[in-house]
Amino acid sequence: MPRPSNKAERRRQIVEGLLNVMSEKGYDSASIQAIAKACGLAPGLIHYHFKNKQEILVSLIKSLASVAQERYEGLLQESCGAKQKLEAFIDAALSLGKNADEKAVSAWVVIGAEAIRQPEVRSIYQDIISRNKRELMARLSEYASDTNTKLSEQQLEKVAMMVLASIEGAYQLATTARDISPRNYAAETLKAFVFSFFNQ
Amino acid sequence: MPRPSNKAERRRQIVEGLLNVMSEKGYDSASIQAIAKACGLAPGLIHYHFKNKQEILVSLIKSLASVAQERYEGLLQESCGAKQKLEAFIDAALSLGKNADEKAVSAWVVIGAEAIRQPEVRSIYQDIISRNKRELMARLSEYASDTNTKLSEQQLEKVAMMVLASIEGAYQLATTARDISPRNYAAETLKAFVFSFFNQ
Amino acid sequence: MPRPSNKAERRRQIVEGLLNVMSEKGYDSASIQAIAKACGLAPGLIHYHFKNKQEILVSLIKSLASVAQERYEGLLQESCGAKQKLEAFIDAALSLGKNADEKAVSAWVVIGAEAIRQPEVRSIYQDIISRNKRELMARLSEYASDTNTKLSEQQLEKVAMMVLASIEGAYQLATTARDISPRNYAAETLKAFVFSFFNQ
Amino acid sequence: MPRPSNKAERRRQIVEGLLNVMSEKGYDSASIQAIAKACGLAPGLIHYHFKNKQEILVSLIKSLASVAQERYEGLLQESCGAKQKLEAFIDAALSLGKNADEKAVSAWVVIGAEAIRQPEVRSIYQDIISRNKRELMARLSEYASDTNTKLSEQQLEKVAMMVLASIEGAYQLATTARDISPRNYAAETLKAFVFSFFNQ
DNA sequence: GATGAATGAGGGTTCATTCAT
DNA sequence: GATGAATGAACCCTCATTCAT
Repeated sequence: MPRPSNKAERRRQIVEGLLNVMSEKGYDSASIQAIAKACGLAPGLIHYHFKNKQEILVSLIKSLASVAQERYEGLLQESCGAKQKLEAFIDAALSLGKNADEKAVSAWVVIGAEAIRQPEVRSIYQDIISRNKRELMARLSEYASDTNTKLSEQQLEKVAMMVLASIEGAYQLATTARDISPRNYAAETLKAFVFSFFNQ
Repeated sequence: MPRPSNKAERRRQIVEGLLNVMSEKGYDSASIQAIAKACGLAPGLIHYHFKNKQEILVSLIKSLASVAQERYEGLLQESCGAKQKLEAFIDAALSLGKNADEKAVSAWVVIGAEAIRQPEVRSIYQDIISRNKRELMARLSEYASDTNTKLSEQQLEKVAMMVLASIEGAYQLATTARDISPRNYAAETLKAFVFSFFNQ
Repeated sequence: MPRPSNKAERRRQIVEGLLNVMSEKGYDSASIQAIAKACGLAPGLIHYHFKNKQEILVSLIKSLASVAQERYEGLLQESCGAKQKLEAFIDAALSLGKNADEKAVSAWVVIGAEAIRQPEVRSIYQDIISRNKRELMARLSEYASDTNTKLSEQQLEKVAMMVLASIEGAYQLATTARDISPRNYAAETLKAFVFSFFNQ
Repeated sequence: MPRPSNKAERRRQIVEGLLNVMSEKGYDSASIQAIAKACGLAPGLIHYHFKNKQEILVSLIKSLASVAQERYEGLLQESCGAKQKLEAFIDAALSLGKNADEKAVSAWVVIGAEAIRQPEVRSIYQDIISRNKRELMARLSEYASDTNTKLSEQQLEKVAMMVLASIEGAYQLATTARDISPRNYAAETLKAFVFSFFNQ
């Protein structure tokens, strides 16, 4: 009788280990040793479950994206009307609070920098941004209809991209300039920007 | 007769070397050897001019901030009125174009991630954000007066922080999601956001 | 009722797995994992049937030697007279053709190199060479009688050793210099060498 | 003033270190640590002078080939007539004696096995065999003329290849079956084979 | 000032072997 | 018998830093 497989659980543990270490020390300093320690496993075991360090990172990226997606879908279900749905998008991205979220935000900033030099990471990162952009454009388009705002596809695209940039930047400042950030400003202020843009 | 000191020039060269390497490979992969090669100096010479690798990074951060500040001051001098001055701030940050700028933007994203784990880097990073925030709040306050908009100090702060976040995020996406970004959207769209916010 | 033992079959499988991997990747790169994969067994099972990796190698060496011996004995039975029997020896060693033989030849070269550093391997390797030498000297002696060639024991030994060397070398070149080797030259040419030596 | 470059000398040292370790332990067991110890250098220094371990091996192969070539050319200059020149080829390859030669022979056997799995090694190995084959065919052709032996190009090729195989095999047996080899049999016996082949 | 050789710690990764099931 | 997870040592290689010249 073989021992019952625990690959999925182990992989989850390891990815969580990377998240914990990386959110504090960055990717390069998140050594396999450090990850192993963080999740209480033997160093050698890491490479039994993952081909290499990058594969853990890729796994983490996908996991973070999927969690974010679920949060958005959750809020979406509770939302009625174009405005609320648009709010759901921004809130899902920026109304964070819990401990785990802080780590995720920090890790996401590190991932963004890592995308500069790791082509595979960049590719996945772009896919996620792309998907978000598509979704956001749909929400904005709906809201434009609702408010009788005439916007070209190109204008919609620019607005969407700017919103995404604002979100990414809010993550950055939440991580590295928390001390000088007002409390919970991000979601509220970004929504104000967007809505005033449509109602001017 | 001693040879004329060229310390300043050498330091500039080395910092530029780090910029070039880091904007493509990140900070950890920017080895002293690689930096030396990039600026055409002998590896050993690097540590003659800088105590250690981090000192080069600190020097680069300050250099980037100072270049940005000068660009802003340049635009400011050509600007009349609160609106133009506010525009100057955003344009200085986002109306980039040249090759050197792309590298600087890329490096800045790396620096933002590096700020997560290096306290000294974080401290300098925060100082720069702080200074920018102060300056931006002044510009926003002026503009609010001009447009007879009543905004509390706290509201001003939130708007300023959101603008800074948008700028940081635009850097991020310019570096890692250039392919899916509209052309030159950032300055224009961010200004539209801000002005509609004040004119709603 | 216990399940019927299949130790012998399992061991054969594993040895064949080593043969397959080793003939392409050498001994050190033939990891237990790779062997297991090659023979479709679980990694852990390897060490149930063999104490350690070296034991598999020893088993393979003996297996290869025994196959070669059988091929020789087969040819020997069909041979009449000293000349034919001498030919049988060379043909058994060099008239190879099938796929399995190529792997065996390749593995044998690897084994020869492995004999340099593993005393136990060297010992077995020498035993095999020794046995072959004895057998070959008998064949040569017989043929010398037949052709009325007077050769001292020492001369016989040298000739035998040279023939063995030629065979080993032919294996080497068949494996690593196949592209520049004439077709099927080895058995024919070596026999020509030997017979002309006796008939000069 | 920089310290005087000693790259060439260091590289020579390291290659010699590999020769020493590899001739006793094989290639895989010749760890960078072991090589460093063998040549009295710090481990890290190895990779300062060589990009990777394979590059040291390639360097060793070329060095061994070049030493062998020089030995042959030396003997060739002292030789008159086709027979002596043919002898020079075999003697250069097989009349070895000194300590350094034993190591070289042992290392050569290891290299032959390594050629199985490392394409670059195989390529260089084949080049060397190729060159030797060409040279040997020239010598054999000359000798055939001298002795009025009619041999087709194809026959010449087969003889040459067989001689090369015999040499490679003699190396193998000299390394792993020295105990059961007659003293200094190789050069003498191989020459006897070749000359009797031409004089039958 | 300048050079590039030298050092040694630490990185990711592989692997024979063990062991709980 | 059989499984595959687990272990830890050892591998190759990179690198910031130092130092003799």
